[in-house]
Amino acid sequence: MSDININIPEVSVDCVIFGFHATDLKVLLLKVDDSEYWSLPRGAVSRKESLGMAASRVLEETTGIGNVFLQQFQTFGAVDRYKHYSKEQTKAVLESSKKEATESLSYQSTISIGYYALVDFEKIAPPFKEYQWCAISEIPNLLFDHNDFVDMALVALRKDLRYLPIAKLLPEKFTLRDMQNLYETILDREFDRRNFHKLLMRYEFLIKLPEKRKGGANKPPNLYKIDVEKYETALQDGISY
Amino acid sequence: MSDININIPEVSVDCVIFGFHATDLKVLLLKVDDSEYWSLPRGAVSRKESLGMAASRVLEETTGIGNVFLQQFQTFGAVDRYKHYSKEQTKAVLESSKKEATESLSYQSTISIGYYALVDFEKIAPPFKEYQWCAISEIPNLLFDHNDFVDMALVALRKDLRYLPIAKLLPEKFTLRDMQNLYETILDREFDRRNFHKLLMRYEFLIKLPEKRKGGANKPPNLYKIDVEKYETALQDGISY
DNA sequence: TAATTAGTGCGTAAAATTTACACTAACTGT
DNA sequence: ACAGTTAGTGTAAATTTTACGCACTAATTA
Repeated sequence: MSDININIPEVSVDCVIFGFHATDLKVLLLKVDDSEYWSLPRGAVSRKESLGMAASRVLEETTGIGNVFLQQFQTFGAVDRYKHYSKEQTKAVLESSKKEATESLSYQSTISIGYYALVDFEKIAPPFKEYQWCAISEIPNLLFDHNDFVDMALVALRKDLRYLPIAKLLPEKFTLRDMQNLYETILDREFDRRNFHKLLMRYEFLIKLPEKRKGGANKPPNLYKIDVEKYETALQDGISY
Repeated sequence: MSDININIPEVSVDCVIFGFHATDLKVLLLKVDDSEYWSLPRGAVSRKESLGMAASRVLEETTGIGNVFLQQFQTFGAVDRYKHYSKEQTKAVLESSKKEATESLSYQSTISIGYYALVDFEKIAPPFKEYQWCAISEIPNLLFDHNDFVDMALVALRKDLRYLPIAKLLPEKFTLRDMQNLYETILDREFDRRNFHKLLMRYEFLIKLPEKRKGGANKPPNLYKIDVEKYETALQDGISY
C-alpha cells in the first residue's frame, strides 16, 4: 500500500466495473469490511502516476482485476457527495473498517474521477473483500454518490460503444452471437442475426478460428478473435454499428 | 477572491473557450501578467461549490465571461503536466505574476478538470488580463499541457455536437445560416443548405420569429429562436445531425 | 435415426435515410 | 432600374438499413 505522503489529498478514482456474460449486464459492488454498506471500488491517486494508471492500480488492489480496458467517463465534484448516507454515517462506516483506516484516502474525498470497464464476470472473482455482481436495475443504495456514477457510466458506455475497442470487452475467443449479445445488452435493443453478421464482416477485423464452441444442443458456433491491426485501422476510419 | 483554506489543494478547473463567429473557430488564451507566456483560463476549486459552479466562477473571474454553457470533457492527471515549459519555468512564470501570487492555486496543480464552452467571440471582450482569440491551427505553446486540453476539447465538442443543447451555443436569435455555419465550422465539413434546413425542421424545436435580419445586400434571412420545451423533449429522444 | 435446435451464408425486397440539384424572391449599392 | 448577393423552397435518385426467406450444416436428444 502506498505511502500517505505521495497521494493527492481528497482526490480519488472510483470504478464502475460492468460485468458482461451471455445477456446479463451487472456491476461489481464491494462491501466495506465489517459493515452492510456497499460501494464501488475506489482509491487514492498517487502523485507518481497518471490517472489511468491510478485507476488500473486501484482496481487491481481492491478487486484483483487486472489488465482491463478502463475508460474515464466523468469527474464528480465537491459538494453534496453524500446521497443515501450522510457524511457522518459514511465517516463512521469507513473508519470502522480496518482496511480503510490504514489508507490515506478517507471518507473525505471531494473530487472523484470516474472510470468504467467491461469484463466477463464469470471469469472474475475478487479475492479480497466481499463482493457482489449486481444487476443494473437492482443496485442498492451505495455510499457517496456512487449510484450516480453507475448511471453516468452506463450513459457513457452506450455513447462510446460506437467508437471503442470492443476487442477489450470480450474474451479473446468469442462467437458472433457473443458479440451480438454484447451489443444488444448494452444498447438494450435487438439486431437481426444475419444483418449483424454482415455488418461485422464488412469491417474485416475478425479472424475466424479453426475452433468451434461445443456443448449446446445445436450446431457448434465458430470462434473468432480480433485482428488487432485491422481493427485499429477500422477505428481510424470510424466504425459504426 | 476566495480564502485559501476553502480550496481543494492541487485541483484546478481549466477552460477551453471556443469563440465562434461567422465561420471562424478560435480559442481564448490569456497572457500571464508581466510575461510572454500564454495559458488557458484556470483556477482553483472551492470545497463549497460543484465542479460546474467552479468552472463558471473561474471563467467569470479570469475573463469576465459569464452565463455560458460549460461542458466537462476530460480530467487530466498527475504526471508529465509540463509539456512545452519545464516545471521550473512554469513556477518562475507564475510566481512573478502578482495576480497568481495572491491566489491559492500555484503552478502545482496536479489534477485539472477540463471544461469547454462555445461563445460568440465578437461579443466577448475579457476586461482583466491580456488575451487573444487564437485560431485553432495557430495556437502557440501553452503552459502545462494546455495544448492537449485544446485538442481533446475539440474532439469532445465534435462528438457532443450531436447531443448537446445547441441552444446555448448561439445567440438568442439566429438565422438558419448561423446554425449551419456553426455546424460546418465545428465539424469541418459542408452541408447542403436545403438538406440542413429540412433536417433541422424535422425536430420542430425552432420557432420562426416575425423578424428578419436586415443589413446585408440580399434577401433578409428569417430569425429563429429555440423552443426550449420542445428542445428538451427532442434531446431525450436523441437528436442527430 | 428422426426430430430439434441453432449457426452459416446467400439473396432480395421494402423502408428509411441521405444526397444531389435549380429556380424565384428580397434586399443593397450603384 | 439593374446588377450582385444570399434566402427560401421541393422532388427524384442513390444509398443504406432493415426485414426476412431459404438452403445447408452440425450438433443434441428422444
